[in-house]
Amino acid sequence: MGEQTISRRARLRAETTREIKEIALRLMADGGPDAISLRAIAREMGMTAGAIYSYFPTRDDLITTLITDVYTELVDRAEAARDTVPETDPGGRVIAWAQAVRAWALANPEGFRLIYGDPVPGYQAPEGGAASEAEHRACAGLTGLVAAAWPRAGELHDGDYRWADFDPGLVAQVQEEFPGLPPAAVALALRVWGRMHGLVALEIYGHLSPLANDPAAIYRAEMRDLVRSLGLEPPAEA
Amino acid sequence: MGEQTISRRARLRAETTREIKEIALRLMADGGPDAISLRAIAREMGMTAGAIYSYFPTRDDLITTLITDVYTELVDRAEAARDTVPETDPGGRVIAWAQAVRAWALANPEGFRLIYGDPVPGYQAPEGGAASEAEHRACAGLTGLVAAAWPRAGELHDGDYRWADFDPGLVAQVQEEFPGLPPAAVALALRVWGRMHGLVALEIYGHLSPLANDPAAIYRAEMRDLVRSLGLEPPAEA
DNA sequence: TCCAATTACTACACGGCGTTCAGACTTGTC
DNA sequence: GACAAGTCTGAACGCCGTGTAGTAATTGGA
Repeated sequence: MGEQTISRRARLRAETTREIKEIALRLMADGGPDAISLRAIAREMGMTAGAIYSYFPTRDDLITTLITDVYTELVDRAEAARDTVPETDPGGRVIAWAQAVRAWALANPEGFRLIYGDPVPGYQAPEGGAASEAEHRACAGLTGLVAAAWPRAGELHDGDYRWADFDPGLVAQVQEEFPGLPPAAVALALRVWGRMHGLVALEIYGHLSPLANDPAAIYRAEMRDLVRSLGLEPPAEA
Repeated sequence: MGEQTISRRARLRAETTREIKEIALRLMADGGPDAISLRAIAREMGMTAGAIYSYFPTRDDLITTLITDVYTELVDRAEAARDTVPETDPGGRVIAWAQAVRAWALANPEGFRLIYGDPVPGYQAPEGGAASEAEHRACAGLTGLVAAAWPRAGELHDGDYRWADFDPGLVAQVQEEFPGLPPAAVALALRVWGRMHGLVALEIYGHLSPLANDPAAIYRAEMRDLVRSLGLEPPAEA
């Protein structure tokens, strides 16, 4: 055994925890977010529902963990997509981010609902939001996209903002990553966020598709306009 | 009796139906959308849960009815707000519509979730959407706002669209109300819809407020920019 | 090596939910 | 007055999250 004494128990525990989350995500993908029931998960694992309480103190904690995992995956995708475009093409990086978000949402609609909707019957997010770290990463990423368009983007949008208008944690992160950037850039980043979110949310929740049979084209047009409104050049193709 | 024979029964039925919906809305406002349970409604009415099945064939039908009512109210508000601004100020009409939507959403967050989110545990919207009529009215209203900015707005936004790209019912309504308007205007209206929806959705679902303590200012800036992107002048004040 | 503590789990119970069904009671129609 | 339709009760079924008592296994320390 030796230094492996922490092993058997801890390893099994980690493995079981992973399996619970994996099954929960599969159930969610199959039957919607409200198919995540402790009893269903336990059934799939050949356990009783009560056993899950050894791993998560309550169902909401499980959901919160899932949200964190899923949100982190989404942000990873967005960052990765952005980084496939060179920094010499800031407009292309915005488009890449936006398209990655939509593509992920369409591929994982239940995940999108989990993050941005009412995930599950009586779920109450913990204070500070369910996945504040991932959310901060997302906002920082968007602020970075705006920062790459600065100061031209700032000239195109008025508004009077102070650092105190925003979450201190986010402010600290932004000030460290992008020194010299004014608070108005954060406000603009949040607006960009909203603009990317709107059409995707409408589409995922089934409001857009019945009305327009090519939501991708509408989203593409909107994102290209967004890029232009930042004073950037949208990429030539697509 | 006479021609009133249809009365007693029918009147009671209508009254009970109204009461069910009213209590459901109150429960939703108090405890969130998932507080709408047939048992809770029946409890408040001094009835058994099964009795409700005389009025709605299933819980989802009740929810669908609620969505229709609530959505209709929202559209009424938006149209009314728009019409407080003269047609000589098309930019002001856009702003009025946008602010009415956000104000209504903040005053009725559960209603907003009911319309645009996962309303309730296992709710499945009927085909064609839960409140397609209200949704068509909303889109027609937005198309009207865009139409008032035409053809200047069209010059600012490229894109190649055909009538076949959109829902036939909506197309018919638009072609009748705004003859001569090209299909690109509908695409732009849907983009406007998404742009209005995004920030409000983020705010209602608690993603924006933790990060920015003045969401109203951000929304206002975004809507003013939206008006400008339509080639219109945003109103001077506020 | 054996003991005590921790952990993982089962079995059962509680109250909540939507839904169904048989029966009772009321209302309207011939 | 008879018969049908509508309205409601009460009990049941099978879901759900959660708590609790008890059992079996694993672990760390004496």
